[in-house]
Amino acid sequence: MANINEIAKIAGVSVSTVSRVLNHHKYVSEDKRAAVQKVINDMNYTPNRNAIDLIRGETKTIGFIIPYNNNQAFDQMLHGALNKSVEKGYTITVLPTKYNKEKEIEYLSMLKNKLLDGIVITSRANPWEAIIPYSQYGEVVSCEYTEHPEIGCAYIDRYSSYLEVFQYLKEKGHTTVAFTAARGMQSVSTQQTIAAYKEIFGELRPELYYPDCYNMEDGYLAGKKLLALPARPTAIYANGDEIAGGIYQYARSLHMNIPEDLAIIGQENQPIGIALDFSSVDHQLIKVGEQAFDLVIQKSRQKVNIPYRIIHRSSI
Amino acid sequence: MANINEIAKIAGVSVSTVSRVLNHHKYVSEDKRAAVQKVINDMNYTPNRNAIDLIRGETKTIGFIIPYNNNQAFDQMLHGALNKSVEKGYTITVLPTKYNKEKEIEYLSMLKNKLLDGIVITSRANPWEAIIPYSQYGEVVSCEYTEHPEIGCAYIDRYSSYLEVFQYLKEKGHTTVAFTAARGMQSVSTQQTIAAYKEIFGELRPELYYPDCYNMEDGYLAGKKLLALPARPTAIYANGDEIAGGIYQYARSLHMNIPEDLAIIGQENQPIGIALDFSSVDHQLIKVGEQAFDLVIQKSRQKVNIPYRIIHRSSI
DNA sequence: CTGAAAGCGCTAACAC
DNA sequence: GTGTTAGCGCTTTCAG
Repeated sequence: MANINEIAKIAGVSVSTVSRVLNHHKYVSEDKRAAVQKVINDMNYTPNRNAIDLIRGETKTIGFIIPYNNNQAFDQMLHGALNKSVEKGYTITVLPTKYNKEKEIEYLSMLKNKLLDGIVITSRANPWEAIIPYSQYGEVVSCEYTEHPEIGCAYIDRYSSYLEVFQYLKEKGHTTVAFTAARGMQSVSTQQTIAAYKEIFGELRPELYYPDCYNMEDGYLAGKKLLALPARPTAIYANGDEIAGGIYQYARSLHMNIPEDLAIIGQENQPIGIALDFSSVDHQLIKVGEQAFDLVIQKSRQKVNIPYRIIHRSSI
Repeated sequence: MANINEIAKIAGVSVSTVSRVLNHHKYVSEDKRAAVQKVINDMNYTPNRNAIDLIRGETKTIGFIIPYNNNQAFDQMLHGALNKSVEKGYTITVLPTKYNKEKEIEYLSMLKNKLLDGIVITSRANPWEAIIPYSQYGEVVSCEYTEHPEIGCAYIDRYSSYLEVFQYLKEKGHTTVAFTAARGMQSVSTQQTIAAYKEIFGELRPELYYPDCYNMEDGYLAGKKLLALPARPTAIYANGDEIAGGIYQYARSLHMNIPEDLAIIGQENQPIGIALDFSSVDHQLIKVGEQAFDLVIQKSRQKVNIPYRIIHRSSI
């Protein structure tokens, strides 16, 4: 394809003039502007963005780090960011890590490579210490709260959220409640859940905590394991409505009734939860994604809390 | 951040030598290679990918055009592509159009801009005539079948799929069957559905076709409309399990039983369909996304059919 | 208002 | 083996 030199030559002007009309500068005479524009149209010319990005040192593209690309929770955050991105004229690159530390660092390096202006981390594999150095090359914002001043956050107060749910369950008369989680103990969010649990119920019997739940099938397995326990739980708090759906499926295979035989509460107010009439805590993940995106492009390092809300339905 | 000149100067070599070690060329003496590498490490240097892309004329990034970013079907295709992309060392940029023609063209221009090596179009707003010119700037593959030789396809044979479902419904004794669709008549897929319907049932009463369905809520509305019809349908084929879920919800609010009072069949074998025990036709959208991605990076313009399968459950 | 020229950071002949 | 140099395609002083 043609380049700016060619356009300049054909239009009989200098490249600077072409550049000026390209960038809508003023101080270009009307006739030259028209002439250049005509050649641009005739030649069907489009400037090479790589060259522009190289000079400007910015790309108007933001990286979006997610662990898994088949999980409703991360999808929702992505949707939020995507909404904002087209609105603000940015482009989003999806970066799936599968919680692989090297991969994650590789993605962060794209800031250094000048491929990305900023990155939002929905969930991370590396310790903050490994991540923070990259914040000098571009804005990095997290969907998890952190004290580190270098990192902007659009976060959920998971501790309060879990506390409220466990309290609610307790008030409903449940004493043996189990819960599922995504990652295990290495995850801050799991630790917060456990802390909240202990705050309400005093102690946590290890069997009542079921990790590595990402989808419906995992939920089914969780149900199988949890409901076979000697002193089985009378309520389960699932880390997602699809997971709750899996638990429900297993419970139904045992002809259990919800909530009489087993209370279930899910998360994120998904269609499956609506259909099955699950109570759910909506962490407003779309808003989290939107806010995180806004923070990156504003180069803001604020800590923004996104409120959650508990939706009461018939499953408790 | 430092650039290649600086590294060269400090290491006491020329930029070409630095470039050679960067690109793992042979014919670099071991001592110089070591010296350069040391400076690179010391300076924490990373080459600027923009400059490299500018020279090479390729970016190893693929654009993924989707109409909506909150629809399970498109999400699944995206997931397939994302899987392949990390495997093949590519990066994916998500491009949501909301079926806006200008936006879509803007995205296609990214090929011309040299921002993208290729694009996969899951669903399009523009006619092929408007899209094809862009295929000279990069590979464009579609998830919808087209004869145009410039466009590779990873497609579903929707006509056969619909034919089979309608035939099945007919055999089950249904004579009044309705169906929902995403876009209206402008969509090829809707036209195929209608053709298949007429093939099996002879004629289509216009009220039996409900367009603009994308999510559960739309399904609920569809149920409301369809079940209020004078000669109401005894079976509904929904264009997605979440939509089927919405229909189910409305039917249940009327105390209807499935399948006695109303047969429902969905699409894509989603969790919600599994939980509600819906029959569903699985178009294997993840595979569609994977295959489409493979075609782009192989610069192949093949037409690849992805087989579907009908999953029989209790809702029919 | 316009053009010449100096880069942005890197690669790749082409010499030596 | 290694360095010199000419770009890749564009923006942006700096003169005029």
